[in-house]
Amino acid sequence: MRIGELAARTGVSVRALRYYEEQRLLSPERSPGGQRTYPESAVDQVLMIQHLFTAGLPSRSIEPLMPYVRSREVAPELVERLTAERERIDGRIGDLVRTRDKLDSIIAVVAAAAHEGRPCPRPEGDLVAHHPR
Amino acid sequence: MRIGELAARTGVSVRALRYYEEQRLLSPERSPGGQRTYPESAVDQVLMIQHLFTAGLPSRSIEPLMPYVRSREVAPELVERLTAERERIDGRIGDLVRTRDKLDSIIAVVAAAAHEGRPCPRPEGDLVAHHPR
DNA sequence: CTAAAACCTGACATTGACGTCAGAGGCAAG
DNA sequence: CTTGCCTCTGACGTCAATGTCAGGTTTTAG
Repeated sequence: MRIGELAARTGVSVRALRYYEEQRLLSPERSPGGQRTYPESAVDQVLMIQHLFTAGLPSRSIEPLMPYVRSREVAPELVERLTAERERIDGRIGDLVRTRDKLDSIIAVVAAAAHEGRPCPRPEGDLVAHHPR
Repeated sequence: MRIGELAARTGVSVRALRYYEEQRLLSPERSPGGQRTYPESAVDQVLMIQHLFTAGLPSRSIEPLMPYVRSREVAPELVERLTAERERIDGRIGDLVRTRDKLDSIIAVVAAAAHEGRPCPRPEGDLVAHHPR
């Protein structure tokens, strides 16, 4: 299929698809006229790429993971790299959960104040970040 | 305290602190000579800001939340805004968890292949994103 | 065959959270 | 008063993942 169809089927812009190629995340064939030609499998690959992007991985991190998605070679360090990325994501999840919980306590205090009288109690330290460093 | 000390105590660069002021996340006083002077409480505020940044909130979203941290006024829509941000974060956590789990299945398959023989089975579709749209 | 639609390359624009540099001024110690 | 460090403003640079535009080619529909 050509680039427009792939874009339509993945919800990703044409520009983005060309960018993915530039970053060597995709390697489409070319028609005699020079137009990109993608196989069916490209749809899933693009969705996978989007998935990893939303996880905060930069294309540099995704690129070395693509050979596995495409062929079936097992590069030596592949498991390590995958695991490293997994840990990174895990860490970010932890950060987000902590931040969400912190927001929850703030919401509780503010909501209570708004519900009753106007004045809102001073933040009690706990509401403020304690970076474990 | 002056900007250098605040930077040292928070681990944030001087440039970043000036940027925060530009975004109206901080409003330090000025010494007669024009230098920024921060109260003790700025340390916690900066840590809070960092916390929200790492949660993926842009400064535009953080700015309307700062009045609560500083004074104790309860703006009318504050609870709504806080809740909206909470939901955003919650969504991102969901994304990350799904991505992590997907990575986990990939790791399992690759690790098994690497452990035994070389060739790695073809990805079984499940390993690739199925966007619920 | 022709016009429209889709595609091509190349390049500059954008957004956010800063980095970095230039040139000038403030401030404590000796 | 001078040295040296910290700070100031202003402005341009960076990085990532695109958006957008220009000018030209390929493919498709009629």
